[in-house]
Amino acid sequence: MLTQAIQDYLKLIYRFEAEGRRPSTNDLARGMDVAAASVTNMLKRLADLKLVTYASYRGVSLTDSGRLIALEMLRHHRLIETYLAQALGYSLDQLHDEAEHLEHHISEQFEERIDALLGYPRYDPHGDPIPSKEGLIPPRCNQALSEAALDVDWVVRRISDHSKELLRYLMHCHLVPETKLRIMDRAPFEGPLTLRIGETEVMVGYKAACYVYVEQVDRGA
Amino acid sequence: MLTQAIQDYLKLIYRFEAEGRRPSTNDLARGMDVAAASVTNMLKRLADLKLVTYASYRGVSLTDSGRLIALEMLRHHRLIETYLAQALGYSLDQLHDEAEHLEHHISEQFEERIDALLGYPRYDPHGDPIPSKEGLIPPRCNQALSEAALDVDWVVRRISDHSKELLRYLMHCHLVPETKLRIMDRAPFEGPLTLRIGETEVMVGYKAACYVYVEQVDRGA
DNA sequence: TATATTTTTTAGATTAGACTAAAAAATATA
DNA sequence: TATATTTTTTAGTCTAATCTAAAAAATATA
Repeated sequence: MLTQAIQDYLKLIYRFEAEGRRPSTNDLARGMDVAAASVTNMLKRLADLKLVTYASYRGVSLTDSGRLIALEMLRHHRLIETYLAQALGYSLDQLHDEAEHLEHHISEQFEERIDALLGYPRYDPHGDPIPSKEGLIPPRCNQALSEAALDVDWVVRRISDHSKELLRYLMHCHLVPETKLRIMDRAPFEGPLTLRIGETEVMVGYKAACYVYVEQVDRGA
Repeated sequence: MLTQAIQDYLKLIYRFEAEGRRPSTNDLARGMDVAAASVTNMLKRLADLKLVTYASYRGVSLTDSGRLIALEMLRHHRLIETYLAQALGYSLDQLHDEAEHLEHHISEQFEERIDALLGYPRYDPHGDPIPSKEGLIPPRCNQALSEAALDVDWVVRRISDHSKELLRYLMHCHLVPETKLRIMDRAPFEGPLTLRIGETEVMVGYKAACYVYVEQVDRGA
Protein backbone atom coordinates (compact mmCIF):
# COMPACT_ATOMS: atom_id res chain seq x y z
CA MET A 1 0.00 0.00 0.00
CA LEU A 2 1.16 3.51 -0.77
CA THR A 3 1.38 6.09 1.98
CA GLN A 4 -1.20 8.80 2.36
CA ALA A 5 1.42 11.45 1.54
CA ILE A 6 2.15 9.80 -1.79
CA GLN A 7 -1.53 9.57 -2.64
CA ASP A 8 -1.97 13.24 -1.78
CA TYR A 9 0.89 14.34 -4.03
CA LEU A 10 -0.51 12.29 -6.90
CA LYS A 11 -3.97 13.79 -6.40
CA LEU A 12 -2.55 17.30 -6.48
CA ILE A 13 -0.53 16.69 -9.62
CA TYR A 14 -3.63 15.17 -11.19
CA ARG A 15 -5.67 18.27 -10.43
CA PHE A 16 -3.12 20.48 -12.18
CA GLU A 17 -2.97 18.20 -15.20
CA ALA A 18 -6.77 18.03 -15.35
CA GLU A 19 -6.87 21.75 -15.97
CA GLY A 20 -4.06 21.57 -18.48
CA ARG A 21 -1.32 22.94 -16.22
CA ARG A 22 2.05 21.30 -15.71
CA PRO A 23 2.70 21.95 -12.01
CA SER A 24 5.99 23.50 -10.96
CA THR A 25 7.78 22.48 -7.78
CA ASN A 26 6.54 25.70 -6.21
CA ASP A 27 2.96 25.02 -7.29
CA LEU A 28 3.09 21.69 -5.52
CA ALA A 29 4.79 23.17 -2.46
CA ARG A 30 1.99 25.71 -2.13
CA GLY A 31 -0.67 23.07 -2.76
CA MET A 32 0.73 20.65 -0.20
CA ASP A 33 1.69 23.41 2.20
CA VAL A 34 5.27 22.16 2.51
CA ALA A 35 8.70 23.58 1.61
CA ALA A 36 9.84 23.39 -2.00
CA ALA A 37 12.75 21.17 -1.00
CA SER A 38 10.31 18.62 0.40
CA VAL A 39 8.61 18.48 -2.97
CA THR A 40 11.84 17.87 -4.86
CA ASN A 41 12.55 15.11 -2.39
CA MET A 42 9.17 13.50 -2.89
CA LEU A 43 9.25 13.82 -6.67
CA LYS A 44 12.42 11.74 -6.76
CA ARG A 45 10.72 9.07 -4.71
CA LEU A 46 7.64 9.12 -6.91
CA ALA A 47 9.86 8.80 -9.95
CA ASP A 48 11.64 5.79 -8.41
CA LEU A 49 8.21 4.23 -7.89
CA LYS A 50 7.38 4.96 -11.55
CA LEU A 51 4.37 7.01 -10.52
CA VAL A 52 5.62 10.19 -12.23
CA THR A 53 8.20 11.10 -14.81
CA TYR A 54 10.50 13.70 -13.43
CA ALA A 55 13.75 15.31 -14.50
CA SER A 56 15.48 18.04 -12.48
CA TYR A 57 14.32 21.53 -13.36
CA ARG A 58 12.08 20.02 -16.05
CA GLY A 59 8.83 19.60 -14.09
CA VAL A 60 6.75 16.54 -13.54
CA SER A 61 3.92 14.54 -15.07
CA LEU A 62 1.97 11.47 -14.03
CA THR A 63 2.62 8.05 -15.49
CA ASP A 64 -0.35 5.86 -16.30
CA SER A 65 -0.08 4.04 -13.00
CA GLY A 66 0.28 7.31 -11.11
CA ARG A 67 -2.82 8.66 -12.81
CA LEU A 68 -4.73 5.50 -11.99
CA ILE A 69 -4.01 5.96 -8.30
CA ALA A 70 -5.01 9.62 -8.40
CA LEU A 71 -8.25 8.67 -10.12
CA GLU A 72 -8.96 5.98 -7.58
CA MET A 73 -8.59 8.54 -4.80
CA LEU A 74 -10.84 10.97 -6.65
CA ARG A 75 -13.40 8.22 -7.09
CA HIS A 76 -13.24 7.39 -3.39
CA HIS A 77 -13.54 11.05 -2.47
CA ARG A 78 -16.60 11.73 -4.57
CA LEU A 79 -18.31 8.46 -3.79
CA ILE A 80 -17.82 9.07 -0.07
CA GLU A 81 -19.13 12.62 -0.38
CA THR A 82 -22.20 11.31 -2.12
CA TYR A 83 -22.67 8.71 0.58
CA LEU A 84 -22.24 11.17 3.43
CA ALA A 85 -24.83 13.46 1.88
CA GLN A 86 -27.37 10.81 0.93
CA ALA A 87 -27.07 8.28 3.70
CA LEU A 88 -25.87 10.35 6.63
CA GLY A 89 -27.41 13.74 5.92
CA TYR A 90 -24.21 15.77 5.77
CA SER A 91 -24.61 19.28 4.36
CA LEU A 92 -22.57 20.45 1.37
CA ASP A 93 -20.02 22.32 3.44
CA GLN A 94 -19.33 19.32 5.73
CA LEU A 95 -18.48 16.84 3.01
CA HIS A 96 -14.98 17.73 1.96
CA ASP A 97 -13.06 17.39 5.22
CA GLU A 98 -14.54 14.03 6.15
CA ALA A 99 -14.08 12.60 2.64
CA GLU A 100 -10.51 13.89 2.48
CA HIS A 101 -9.61 11.66 5.42
CA LEU A 102 -11.72 8.61 4.64
CA GLU A 103 -10.74 8.34 0.98
CA HIS A 104 -7.39 6.85 1.95
CA HIS A 105 -8.78 4.24 4.31
CA ILE A 106 -11.72 2.42 2.73
CA SER A 107 -11.48 -1.05 1.23
CA GLU A 108 -12.50 -2.19 -2.21
CA GLN A 109 -15.47 -3.86 -0.55
CA PHE A 110 -16.61 -0.69 1.18
CA GLU A 111 -16.35 1.19 -2.09
CA GLU A 112 -18.47 -1.40 -3.87
CA ARG A 113 -21.12 -1.56 -1.17
CA ILE A 114 -21.76 2.16 -0.97
CA ASP A 115 -21.64 2.43 -4.76
CA ALA A 116 -24.35 -0.21 -5.06
CA LEU A 117 -26.40 1.24 -2.20
CA LEU A 118 -26.41 4.64 -3.90
CA GLY A 119 -27.43 3.09 -7.21
CA TYR A 120 -24.09 3.68 -8.97
CA PRO A 121 -24.27 7.49 -8.98
CA ARG A 122 -22.46 9.37 -11.74
CA TYR A 123 -22.26 12.75 -10.02
CA ASP A 124 -21.38 13.79 -6.49
CA PRO A 125 -23.36 16.35 -4.45
CA HIS A 126 -21.41 19.27 -5.98
CA GLY A 127 -22.27 17.96 -9.44
CA ASP A 128 -18.74 16.72 -10.14
CA PRO A 129 -18.51 13.48 -12.09
CA ILE A 130 -17.52 10.38 -10.13
CA PRO A 131 -14.79 8.57 -12.07
CA SER A 132 -15.90 5.07 -12.97
CA LYS A 133 -13.82 2.04 -12.05
CA GLU A 134 -12.41 2.21 -15.56
CA GLY A 135 -11.16 5.68 -14.75
CA LEU A 136 -12.89 7.69 -17.43
CA ILE A 137 -14.33 11.01 -16.42
CA PRO A 138 -17.39 11.98 -18.44
CA PRO A 139 -17.59 15.59 -19.56
CA ARG A 140 -19.36 18.10 -17.40
CA CYS A 141 -21.22 21.35 -17.76
CA ASN A 142 -18.93 24.36 -17.85
CA GLN A 143 -21.15 27.41 -18.32
CA ALA A 144 -20.57 29.84 -15.44
CA LEU A 145 -23.73 31.40 -14.06
CA SER A 146 -21.90 34.74 -13.95
CA GLU A 147 -21.71 34.74 -17.76
CA ALA A 148 -24.99 33.03 -18.61
CA ALA A 149 -27.69 34.64 -20.73
CA LEU A 150 -30.80 36.41 -19.42
CA ASP A 151 -34.35 35.33 -20.20
CA VAL A 152 -33.50 31.66 -20.56
CA ASP A 153 -34.30 28.75 -18.20
CA TRP A 154 -31.20 27.37 -16.53
CA VAL A 155 -30.57 24.54 -14.12
CA VAL A 156 -27.58 24.43 -11.77
CA ARG A 157 -25.50 21.37 -12.57
CA ARG A 158 -22.32 21.91 -10.63
CA ILE A 159 -20.84 24.15 -7.96
CA SER A 160 -17.21 24.43 -7.00
CA ASP A 161 -16.20 23.32 -3.51
CA HIS A 162 -13.69 26.11 -3.42
CA SER A 163 -14.32 26.85 0.27
CA LYS A 164 -16.78 26.14 3.04
CA GLU A 165 -17.74 29.83 3.14
CA LEU A 166 -18.63 29.79 -0.54
CA LEU A 167 -20.68 26.63 -0.12
CA ARG A 168 -22.57 28.07 2.80
CA TYR A 169 -23.31 31.23 0.84
CA LEU A 170 -24.50 29.25 -2.18
CA MET A 171 -26.69 27.04 0.03
CA HIS A 172 -28.17 30.21 1.49
CA CYS A 173 -28.96 31.46 -2.02
CA HIS A 174 -30.37 28.03 -2.99
CA LEU A 175 -27.71 27.73 -5.66
CA VAL A 176 -27.18 23.99 -5.44
CA PRO A 177 -27.27 21.33 -8.17
CA GLU A 178 -30.70 20.77 -9.73
CA THR A 179 -32.05 24.20 -8.79
CA LYS A 180 -33.87 25.83 -11.73
CA LEU A 181 -33.56 29.54 -12.27
CA ARG A 182 -33.77 32.48 -14.62
CA ILE A 183 -31.42 35.44 -14.64
CA MET A 184 -33.55 38.60 -14.41
CA ASP A 185 -30.84 41.20 -14.28
CA ARG A 186 -27.11 41.62 -14.18
CA ALA A 187 -25.62 44.77 -12.60
CA PRO A 188 -22.76 46.38 -14.54
CA PHE A 189 -19.05 46.15 -13.60
CA GLU A 190 -19.26 42.63 -12.15
CA GLY A 191 -22.08 43.61 -9.85
CA PRO A 192 -24.67 41.25 -8.36
CA LEU A 193 -27.09 39.19 -10.42
CA THR A 194 -30.79 39.07 -9.79
CA LEU A 195 -32.24 35.59 -10.17
CA ARG A 196 -35.74 34.19 -10.12
CA ILE A 197 -35.86 30.80 -8.40
CA GLY A 198 -39.39 29.44 -8.40
CA GLU A 199 -41.55 32.22 -7.04
CA THR A 200 -38.84 34.20 -5.30
CA GLU A 201 -36.16 36.64 -6.36
CA VAL A 202 -32.60 36.12 -5.14
CA MET A 203 -29.54 38.35 -5.43
CA VAL A 204 -26.12 36.75 -5.76
CA GLY A 205 -22.70 38.38 -5.95
CA TYR A 206 -20.85 38.18 -9.25
CA LYS A 207 -17.83 36.44 -7.78
CA ALA A 208 -19.88 33.66 -6.20
CA ALA A 209 -21.77 33.22 -9.48
CA CYS A 210 -18.44 32.41 -11.14
CA TYR A 211 -18.36 29.19 -9.12
CA VAL A 212 -21.83 28.05 -10.21
CA TYR A 213 -22.19 26.17 -13.48
CA VAL A 214 -25.50 25.98 -15.28
CA GLU A 215 -27.04 24.16 -18.22
CA GLN A 216 -29.96 25.26 -20.33
CA VAL A 217 -33.25 23.53 -19.58
CA ASP A 218 -34.61 21.53 -22.50
CA ARG A 219 -37.61 23.36 -23.96
CA GLY A 220 -39.24 20.18 -25.27
CA ALA A 221 -38.85 18.01 -22.15
CA MET B 1 -4.00 14.20 17.00
CA LEU B 2 -2.20 11.06 18.12
CA THR B 3 -0.66 8.74 15.58
CA GLN B 4 -2.29 5.48 14.64
CA ALA B 5 0.63 3.55 16.16
CA ILE B 6 0.09 5.21 19.51
CA GLN B 7 -3.62 4.46 19.43
CA ASP B 8 -2.89 0.83 18.60
CA TYR B 9 -0.47 0.42 21.50
CA LEU B 10 -3.02 1.92 23.88
CA LYS B 11 -5.75 -0.38 22.58
CA LEU B 12 -3.56 -3.42 23.10
CA ILE B 13 -2.58 -2.44 26.63
CA TYR B 14 -6.24 -1.81 27.34
CA ARG B 15 -7.19 -5.30 26.18
CA PHE B 16 -4.66 -6.85 28.55
CA GLU B 17 -5.83 -4.73 31.45
CA ALA B 18 -9.47 -5.54 30.68
CA GLU B 19 -8.77 -9.19 31.33
CA GLY B 20 -6.82 -8.39 34.46
CA ARG B 21 -3.34 -8.94 32.99
CA ARG B 22 -0.49 -6.48 33.27
CA PRO B 23 1.20 -6.81 29.88
CA SER B 24 4.94 -7.43 29.69
CA THR B 25 7.12 -5.86 27.02
CA ASN B 26 7.17 -9.22 25.26
CA ASP B 27 3.38 -9.52 25.42
CA LEU B 28 3.08 -6.19 23.66
CA ALA B 29 5.79 -7.07 21.15
CA ARG B 30 3.89 -10.23 20.20
CA GLY B 31 0.59 -8.38 20.09
CA MET B 32 1.90 -5.58 17.91
CA ASP B 33 4.10 -7.91 15.88
CA VAL B 34 7.21 -5.77 16.42
CA ALA B 35 10.56 -6.29 18.16
CA ALA B 36 10.70 -5.97 21.95
CA ALA B 37 13.10 -3.05 21.63
CA SER B 38 10.50 -1.15 19.65
CA VAL B 39 8.04 -1.58 22.48
CA THR B 40 10.46 -0.25 25.10
CA ASN B 41 11.03 2.72 22.85
CA MET B 42 7.33 3.39 22.43
CA LEU B 43 6.53 2.93 26.12
CA LYS B 44 8.96 5.73 26.93
CA ARG B 45 7.21 7.96 24.45
CA LEU B 46 3.78 7.06 25.81
CA ALA B 47 5.04 7.80 29.32
CA ASP B 48 6.32 11.22 28.17
CA LEU B 49 2.84 11.88 26.79
CA LYS B 50 1.36 10.83 30.17
CA LEU B 51 -0.69 8.13 28.47
CA VAL B 52 0.87 5.30 30.49
CA THR B 53 2.89 4.96 33.67
CA TYR B 54 6.04 3.07 32.96
CA ALA B 55 9.23 2.28 34.83
CA SER B 56 12.04 0.20 33.35
CA TYR B 57 11.64 -3.53 34.01
CA ARG B 58 8.49 -2.78 36.02
CA GLY B 59 5.84 -3.09 33.32
CA VAL B 60 3.22 -0.62 32.19
CA SER B 61 -0.30 0.55 32.94
CA LEU B 62 -2.66 3.06 31.37
CA THR B 63 -3.29 6.48 32.87
CA ASP B 64 -6.81 7.82 32.86
CA SER B 65 -6.22 9.78 29.68
CA GLY B 66 -4.58 6.76 28.03
CA ARG B 67 -7.56 4.61 28.95
CA LEU B 68 -9.95 7.23 27.59
CA ILE B 69 -8.26 7.11 24.21
CA ALA B 70 -8.28 3.31 24.15
CA LEU B 71 -11.97 3.35 24.99
CA GLU B 72 -12.70 5.87 22.27
CA MET B 73 -11.03 3.58 19.74
CA LEU B 74 -12.96 0.60 21.07
CA ARG B 75 -16.17 2.59 20.78
CA HIS B 76 -15.34 3.57 17.21
CA HIS B 77 -14.46 -0.02 16.36
CA ARG B 78 -17.66 -1.53 17.67
CA LEU B 79 -19.90 1.23 16.38
CA ILE B 80 -18.38 0.90 12.92
CA GLU B 81 -18.77 -2.88 13.01
CA THR B 82 -22.41 -2.45 13.90
CA TYR B 83 -22.84 0.03 11.09
CA LEU B 84 -21.11 -2.14 8.50
CA ALA B 85 -23.33 -5.07 9.44
CA GLN B 86 -26.63 -3.20 9.67
CA ALA B 87 -26.31 -0.58 6.97
CA LEU B 88 -23.95 -2.18 4.48
CA GLY B 89 -24.70 -5.88 4.90
CA TYR B 90 -21.20 -7.02 5.91
CA SER B 91 -21.03 -10.56 7.27
CA LEU B 92 -19.55 -11.26 10.71
CA ASP B 93 -16.17 -12.33 9.38
CA GLN B 94 -15.74 -9.19 7.25
CA LEU B 95 -16.25 -6.68 10.02
CA HIS B 96 -13.00 -6.67 11.92
CA ASP B 97 -10.49 -5.74 9.23
CA GLU B 98 -12.52 -2.85 7.85
CA ALA B 99 -13.30 -1.48 11.33
CA GLU B 100 -9.68 -1.82 12.39
CA HIS B 101 -8.68 0.67 9.70
CA LEU B 102 -11.62 3.04 9.84
CA GLU B 103 -11.69 3.44 13.63
CA HIS B 104 -8.69 5.78 13.44
CA HIS B 105 -10.08 8.00 10.75
CA ILE B 106 -13.68 8.96 11.49
CA SER B 107 -14.71 12.32 12.88
CA GLU B 108 -16.80 13.05 15.92
CA GLN B 109 -19.60 13.96 13.54
CA PHE B 110 -19.43 10.66 11.69
CA GLU B 111 -19.51 8.81 14.97
CA GLU B 112 -22.59 10.70 16.12
CA ARG B 113 -24.45 10.28 12.84
CA ILE B 114 -24.05 6.54 12.61
CA ASP B 115 -24.79 6.16 16.31
CA ALA B 116 -28.07 8.02 15.85
CA LEU B 117 -28.92 6.19 12.64
CA LEU B 118 -28.47 2.85 14.38
CA GLY B 119 -30.63 3.98 17.29
CA TYR B 120 -27.80 4.20 19.84
CA PRO B 121 -27.00 0.48 19.92
CA ARG B 122 -25.52 -0.99 23.11
CA TYR B 123 -24.02 -4.15 21.58
CA ASP B 124 -22.07 -4.81 18.40
CA PRO B 125 -22.76 -7.71 16.01
CA HIS B 126 -20.57 -10.08 18.06
CA GLY B 127 -22.55 -9.15 21.15
CA ASP B 128 -19.75 -7.10 22.68
CA PRO B 129 -20.85 -3.96 24.52
CA ILE B 130 -20.23 -0.66 22.78
CA PRO B 131 -18.60 1.74 25.26
CA SER B 132 -20.75 4.80 25.76
CA LYS B 133 -19.34 8.31 25.32
CA GLU B 134 -18.86 8.35 29.07
CA GLY B 135 -16.63 5.35 28.70
CA LEU B 136 -18.42 2.87 30.92
CA ILE B 137 -18.67 -0.68 29.68
CA PRO B 138 -21.79 -2.43 30.91
CA PRO B 139 -21.36 -6.02 32.07
CA ARG B 140 -21.82 -8.84 29.61
CA CYS B 141 -22.78 -12.48 29.57
CA ASN B 142 -19.90 -14.82 30.32
CA GLN B 143 -21.30 -18.37 30.32
CA ALA B 144 -19.42 -20.45 27.73
CA LEU B 145 -21.62 -22.70 25.63
CA SER B 146 -19.03 -25.45 26.08
CA GLU B 147 -19.78 -25.54 29.83
CA ALA B 148 -23.49 -24.77 29.78
CA ALA B 149 -26.13 -27.10 31.20
CA LEU B 150 -28.25 -29.55 29.20
CA ASP B 151 -32.01 -29.46 29.04
CA VAL B 152 -32.28 -25.71 29.47
CA ASP B 153 -33.20 -23.04 26.92
CA TRP B 154 -30.23 -20.83 26.05
CA VAL B 155 -29.78 -17.83 23.78
CA VAL B 156 -26.43 -16.87 22.27
CA ARG B 157 -25.49 -13.40 23.49
CA ARG B 158 -21.90 -13.04 22.41
CA ILE B 159 -19.27 -14.73 20.26
CA SER B 160 -15.56 -14.02 20.24
CA ASP B 161 -14.05 -12.54 17.09
CA HIS B 162 -10.96 -14.60 17.70
CA SER B 163 -10.44 -15.33 13.99
CA LYS B 164 -12.24 -15.19 10.68
CA GLU B 165 -12.15 -18.98 10.44
CA LEU B 166 -13.91 -19.33 13.78
CA LEU B 167 -16.53 -16.79 12.78
CA ARG B 168 -17.21 -18.54 9.52
CA TYR B 169 -17.56 -21.86 11.31
CA LEU B 170 -19.94 -20.36 13.87
CA MET B 171 -22.01 -18.72 11.15
CA HIS B 172 -22.20 -22.09 9.42
CA CYS B 173 -23.49 -23.63 12.69
CA HIS B 174 -25.92 -20.72 13.16
CA LEU B 175 -24.18 -19.86 16.41
CA VAL B 176 -24.59 -16.10 16.22
CA PRO B 177 -26.05 -13.65 18.76
CA GLU B 178 -29.80 -14.06 19.40
CA THR B 179 -29.91 -17.69 18.26
CA LYS B 180 -31.93 -19.81 20.67
CA LEU B 181 -30.81 -23.36 21.39
CA ARG B 182 -30.84 -26.34 23.71
CA ILE B 183 -27.88 -28.61 24.41
CA MET B 184 -28.98 -32.18 23.73
CA ASP B 185 -25.74 -33.99 24.34
CA ARG B 186 -22.13 -33.40 25.19
CA ALA B 187 -19.54 -36.00 24.13
CA PRO B 188 -16.91 -36.90 26.79
CA PHE B 189 -13.29 -35.70 26.78
CA GLU B 190 -14.04 -32.31 25.22
CA GLY B 191 -15.86 -33.90 22.32
CA PRO B 192 -18.50 -32.21 20.15
CA LEU B 193 -21.81 -30.91 21.49
CA THR B 194 -25.14 -31.75 19.95
CA LEU B 195 -27.49 -28.78 19.86
CA ARG B 196 -31.09 -28.32 18.90
CA ILE B 197 -31.67 -25.03 17.10
CA GLY B 198 -35.33 -24.62 16.21
CA GLU B 199 -36.27 -27.81 14.39
CA THR B 200 -32.81 -28.96 13.44
CA GLU B 201 -29.93 -30.66 15.21
CA VAL B 202 -26.44 -29.20 14.91
CA MET B 203 -23.08 -30.54 16.03
CA VAL B 204 -20.39 -28.15 17.16
CA GLY B 205 -16.82 -28.84 18.26
CA TYR B 206 -15.96 -28.30 21.91
CA LYS B 207 -13.21 -25.79 21.19
CA ALA B 208 -15.47 -23.59 19.07
CA ALA B 209 -18.15 -23.75 21.75
CA CYS B 210 -15.67 -22.19 24.18
CA TYR B 211 -15.94 -18.99 22.15
CA VAL B 212 -19.74 -18.82 22.29
CA TYR B 213 -21.38 -17.23 25.32
CA VAL B 214 -24.96 -17.97 26.23
CA GLU B 215 -27.62 -16.73 28.61
CA GLN B 216 -30.59 -18.61 29.99
CA VAL B 217 -33.92 -17.78 28.37
CA ASP B 218 -36.45 -16.32 30.79
CA ARG B 219 -39.10 -18.92 31.51
CA GLY B 220 -41.82 -16.34 32.28
CA ALA B 221 -41.25 -14.05 29.29
C1' DT C 1 23.48 -19.42 46.85
C1' DA C 2 25.70 -19.52 42.41
C1' DT C 3 24.86 -20.13 37.66
C1' DA C 4 22.10 -20.33 33.57
C1' DT C 5 18.29 -18.61 31.04
C1' DT C 6 14.98 -15.35 29.79
C1' DT C 7 13.40 -10.73 29.48
C1' DT C 8 14.17 -6.08 28.92
C1' DT C 9 16.80 -2.22 27.82
C1' DT C 10 20.56 0.36 25.50
C1' DA C 11 23.09 1.68 21.48
C1' DG C 12 23.22 2.57 16.94
C1' DA C 13 21.23 2.15 12.12
C1' DT C 14 17.26 2.76 8.81
C1' DT C 15 13.19 4.78 6.31
C1' DA C 16 9.62 8.23 5.27
C1' DG C 17 8.72 12.72 5.29
C1' DA C 18 9.37 16.98 6.83
C1' DC C 19 12.64 21.24 7.77
C1' DT C 20 16.43 25.28 6.87
C1' DA C 21 20.26 27.30 4.62
C1' DA C 22 23.15 27.48 0.81
C1' DA C 23 24.30 26.42 -4.01
C1' DA C 24 23.02 25.92 -8.74
C1' DA C 25 20.10 26.52 -12.62
C1' DA C 26 16.70 28.96 -15.13
C1' DT C 27 14.44 33.14 -16.20
C1' DA C 28 13.79 38.07 -16.39
C1' DT C 29 15.68 42.66 -16.84
C1' DA C 30 18.81 46.28 -17.92
C1' DT D 1 24.83 40.12 -23.58
C1' DA D 2 25.60 40.74 -18.70
C1' DT D 3 23.37 41.02 -14.37
C1' DA D 4 19.73 40.42 -11.12
C1' DT D 5 15.95 37.74 -9.58
C1' DT D 6 13.39 33.71 -9.01
C1' DT D 7 13.03 28.84 -8.90
C1' DT D 8 14.79 24.53 -7.95
C1' DT D 9 17.95 21.47 -6.08
C1' DT D 10 21.55 19.91 -2.81
C1' DA D 11 23.27 19.16 1.73
C1' DG D 12 22.50 18.33 6.19
C1' DT D 13 19.22 18.05 10.34
C1' DC D 14 14.95 16.33 12.77
C1' DT D 15 11.16 13.15 14.40
C1' DA D 16 8.40 8.88 14.56
C1' DA D 17 8.69 4.32 14.32
C1' DT D 18 10.95 0.57 13.24
C1' DC D 19 15.13 -2.81 13.16
C1' DT D 20 19.47 -5.75 14.97
C1' DA D 21 23.07 -6.77 18.14
C1' DA D 22 24.88 -6.36 22.54
C1' DA D 23 24.51 -5.29 27.49
C1' DA D 24 22.04 -5.34 31.75
C1' DA D 25 18.50 -6.83 34.82
C1' DA D 26 15.34 -10.19 36.44
C1' DT D 27 14.00 -14.86 36.97
C1' DA D 28 14.62 -19.83 37.08
C1' DT D 29 17.44 -23.82 38.05
C1' DA D 30 21.05 -26.67 39.90
